[in-house]
Amino acid sequence: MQKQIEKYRKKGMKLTPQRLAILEYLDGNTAHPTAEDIYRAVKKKHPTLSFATVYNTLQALVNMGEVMELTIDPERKHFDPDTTPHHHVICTRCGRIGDVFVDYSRRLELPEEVTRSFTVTSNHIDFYGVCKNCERKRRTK
Amino acid sequence: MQKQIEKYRKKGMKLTPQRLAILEYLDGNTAHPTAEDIYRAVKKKHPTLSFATVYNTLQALVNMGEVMELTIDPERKHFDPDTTPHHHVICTRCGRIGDVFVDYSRRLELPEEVTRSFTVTSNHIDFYGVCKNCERKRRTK
DNA sequence: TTCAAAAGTTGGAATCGTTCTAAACAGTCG
DNA sequence: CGACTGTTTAGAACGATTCCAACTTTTGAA
Repeated sequence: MQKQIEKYRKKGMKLTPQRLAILEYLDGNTAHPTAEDIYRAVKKKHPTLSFATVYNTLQALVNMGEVMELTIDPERKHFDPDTTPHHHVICTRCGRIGDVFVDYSRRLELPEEVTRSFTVTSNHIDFYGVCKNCERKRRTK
Repeated sequence: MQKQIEKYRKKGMKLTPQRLAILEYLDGNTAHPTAEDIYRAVKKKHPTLSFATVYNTLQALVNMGEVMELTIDPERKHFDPDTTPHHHVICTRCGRIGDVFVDYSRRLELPEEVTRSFTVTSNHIDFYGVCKNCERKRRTK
């Protein structure tokens, strides 16, 4: 966390208390929060926090490659501070998002008709299913 | 196309001229249009067409499993009348979306830490790259 | 330490895609 | 040919995100 702070300062990013709180909230966070999740959490310590600040900061972090924007949920964006390439599992019942740290690239050869019209450089997989929590609920219902 | 019409009528869906025009526009369409694309195209023949009709019809089609909603573009939804399971390639420069008709499921084993918390039933892959059109433009620029 | 430039913060307004609403309208079945 | 019921429409409403203009803060240099 401390070295992260240095990193941001070096990149010429001003470190305001709000930003530090957002960074802290995101650090190691595997919940794939939305802007609103972040806003609500950080607002507890900084009651005057505005959405604009959350979005500004997220945008800066995304531009720096420190946070990824996930286009997984049709309703809103989610953010992931883990920028190592990985995939996601989504519970179709509750929306919970989990991580899948496997590199499948080698196994994803593309047919010639695709490589003919696209030069592909990366991939992202969404796995869909039901999480154990929801499965349990369903059984007892 | 004619049998599609029968199919919809059987499912108790009223076939209005607007709907027929939307169905016709979607039939065999591989461009992954947005609601606005559809609206603009169909409005030419039905100048009074409203967005609500486009969204209503799309919703009905999605519910019937005749159209898929794609959560690929963070800005807006795209729709795909091809409901056979397949994946997509997205040009990161122009946004063009292509299809990938390969079933990779067998090759996508999940680690135990994932299967422990999710029962996964399907997957969808986004491939990212640059389409030949954009590549060409870039070279000549 | 002090200061000014540059960047960040704020609340509210604005925007954009999408959904809702209420009234007018039109397929469908008998 | 009706009537029942679902559909269309224009416009209002909505929710997520972005923009704005005024104010505040961080930072690097003196």
